Amino acid sequence: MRDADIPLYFALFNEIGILSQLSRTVLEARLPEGLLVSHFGVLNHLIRVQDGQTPLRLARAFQVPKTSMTHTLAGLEKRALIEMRVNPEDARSKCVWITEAGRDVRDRAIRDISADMEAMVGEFAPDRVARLVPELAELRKILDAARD
Amino acid sequence: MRDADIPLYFALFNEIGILSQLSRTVLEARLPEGLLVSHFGVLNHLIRVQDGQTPLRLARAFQVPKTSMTHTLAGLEKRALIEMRVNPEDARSKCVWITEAGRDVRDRAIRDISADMEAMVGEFAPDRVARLVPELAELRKILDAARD
DNA sequence: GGCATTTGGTACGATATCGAACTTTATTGT
DNA sequence: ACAATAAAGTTCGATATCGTACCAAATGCC
Repeated sequence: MRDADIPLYFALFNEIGILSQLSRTVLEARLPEGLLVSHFGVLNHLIRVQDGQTPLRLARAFQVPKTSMTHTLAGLEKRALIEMRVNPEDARSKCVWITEAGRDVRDRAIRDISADMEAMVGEFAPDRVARLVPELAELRKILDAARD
Repeated sequence: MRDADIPLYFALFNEIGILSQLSRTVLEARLPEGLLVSHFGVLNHLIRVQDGQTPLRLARAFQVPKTSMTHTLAGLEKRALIEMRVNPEDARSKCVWITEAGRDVRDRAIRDISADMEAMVGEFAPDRVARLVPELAELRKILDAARD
């Protein structure tokens, strides 16, 4: 293994950080007032993956500390976009359910953002994205496993 | 263009966000007390790219609002890791210079983090990273151009 | 040259993020 | 069964992030 390769890994995480920052800005410009990517991400996840998950599972999915997830969920609940019920299988725990209003907000956000995504297609083709996503997903798994 | 492709773009930015979050956590665990990725990123950039840049150029490089950069630079200056001087070419502006202490902190951080990077090499080979980075860089440029 | 506009940077306030400590309920070990 | 430990979530305090409004210097325009 060559030391010369290491800077490449730094460059990788540097690009990821910048892209995250940039996409956050772009996406939030399309989200309704006060809704952040963290909120949208959770709503989307609840529909794409599974309704009724626990806060901890959500925190792990997004790799954020559980206290950050508590805060994000509180924001969503205050806007009545989710409901939190006690977990019938574990009294310490909660289950997060998306509401009708939550679905509506999410669907509308998807539509609004899709316009920009479609504009991107001409410049960065779907097949490139299709090749990129699994690579990033695998990288994520490796990093996650190495985390502790 | 097919609508079926759009979810792929959402997945892409979702992965990027999660990876950013995850790498932030991993990196900050190796940085000295109180030093964040935002700080390290600037120090590293000043050495890798160029010393003496203006705050605005740095903000653009990292795609953060200029007020965020002001705050990050203030933190670095308070720790004497950078120096800010007036820009001789423009009295409104400043130039950011890294100090000896700044170089030391950056070099040590690089060394400390490199150990983890090397551990990654076995699981995610350098040639894959080498293919990934230019793709991400191009994506960044496209997104940046579309930003306004 | 002088006024309008733009540009670089900061001050301030609102909110997001997150680590440490805490509460409550589950689980484990004996 | 019960004490010890672990796990889920929240509270709290510190600080990062960022949008708005602002100041000062530069640039454009006539």
